[in-house]
Amino acid sequence: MQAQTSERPMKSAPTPSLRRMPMYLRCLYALRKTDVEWVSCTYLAEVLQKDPTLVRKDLAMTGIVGKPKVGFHVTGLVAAIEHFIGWDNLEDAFLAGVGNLGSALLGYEGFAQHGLNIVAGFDVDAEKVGTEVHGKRILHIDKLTDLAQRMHIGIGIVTVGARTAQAVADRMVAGGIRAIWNFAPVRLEMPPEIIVENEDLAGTLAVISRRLAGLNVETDERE
Amino acid sequence: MQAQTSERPMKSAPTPSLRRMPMYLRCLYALRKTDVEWVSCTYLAEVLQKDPTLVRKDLAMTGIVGKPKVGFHVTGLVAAIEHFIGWDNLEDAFLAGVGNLGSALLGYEGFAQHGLNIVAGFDVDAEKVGTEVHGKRILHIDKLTDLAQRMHIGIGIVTVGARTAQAVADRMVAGGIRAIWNFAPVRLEMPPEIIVENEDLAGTLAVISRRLAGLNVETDERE
DNA sequence: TAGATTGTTAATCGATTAACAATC
DNA sequence: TAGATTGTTAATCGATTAACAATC
Repeated sequence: MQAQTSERPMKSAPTPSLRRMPMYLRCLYALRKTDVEWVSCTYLAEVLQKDPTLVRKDLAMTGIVGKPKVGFHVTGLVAAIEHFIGWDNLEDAFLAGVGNLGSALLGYEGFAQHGLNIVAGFDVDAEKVGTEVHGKRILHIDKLTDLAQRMHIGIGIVTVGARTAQAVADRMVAGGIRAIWNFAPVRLEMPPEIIVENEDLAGTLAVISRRLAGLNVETDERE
Repeated sequence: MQAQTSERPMKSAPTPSLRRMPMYLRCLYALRKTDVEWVSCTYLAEVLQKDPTLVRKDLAMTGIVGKPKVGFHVTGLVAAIEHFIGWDNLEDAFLAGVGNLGSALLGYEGFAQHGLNIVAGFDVDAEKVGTEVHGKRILHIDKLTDLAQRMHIGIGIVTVGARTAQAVADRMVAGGIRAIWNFAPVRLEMPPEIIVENEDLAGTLAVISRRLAGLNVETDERE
């Protein structure tokens, strides 16, 4: 009872932990620009308003080991986190649906910073096909499946309307794409091995608007 | 021990439940277009791939009461959910930062559909100020605070860069805005009474990329 | 009536927080 | 050494799921 651990831990990490990783990274990038070499969980927790134990567990998940009384080496921690969330070796992506949102994402610098390379955009609109948007070529969507296969694309970003989203996602999967980042307001039916993440703007709006309405109660108290 | 309940329940609802509400609505809107008048939790649960009890609890939260064996009246349920999440009476919004993403959101039809009215966009760029983007006037950001106050704006959408996000959010709060929808990759320091929702693209990317890397393990098994 | 469905109470599960021992 | 900090085990908390009674 001790083998198998040697390389590749790769346990399934809790989603909330994964979502926090980029926050840690942002703090650490800032530290790296200064001459600070060591950082403690306590510090990160304070800056991010989290429980120190939570931070400690998150960091432990990456496999890094800290030094009591000292903390973690900033550079080492950055590398550990980036590796843990796969940002040191990220797959290429296709984006389908070059409307307002799609165009914006094609030009979003944050992606490039995090190593996400959107290789091309796809659309049905003849006006758009053949042009470039933020330096990315726009191709006809009929070419998506075949090209995805040939280029070994791993990630598909869906920014088409709700009606066409399922069909587009199907084409992506047919082309061997293994992860779908869905910005369309529909639930996609996908084979279980496909990773689907929904960017759920309507959900966030619901949270905001409910909370706002809740506040109103007190104001409305009398009358 | 029985008074006070009469009107306005307005208990604090769990965030996950709130996020699911728009999903239910989408199903219900579709049903409403057909001649289906009644719907069961069982049906909604099946379509959305959720546990039926979960759906039942979510719906109960809105205050609606169903009929055993029959279910819920579609129209009534739509109204109950929309009211519950405040979509029948949503506040106006300002958007700051008319870059790629900001412009896209100004033209996003999904918002209008859900009753979110973005009144105007704000930017520092002299080229943009005075123009219209997707039919919304773009004003100089110096006018934001004052106008927000005079127009009783409730929601501020932050689509500026990470560096200016805090300053912009501060101006919004100074103008009486009570909810901030933050698309910038920074943590905003806000007074506790302000509702802050972060649209965390980097977090989602981390989830996707970690999961993708995880899949690779099996492929890499030997070699 | 029988059976599908609602509504509610109890059990489970997972993530966060608290407590504490180990260490440089 | 003393004290800050790591790392781990136990307790808490909240959301989901299971079990079951109530009802038309």
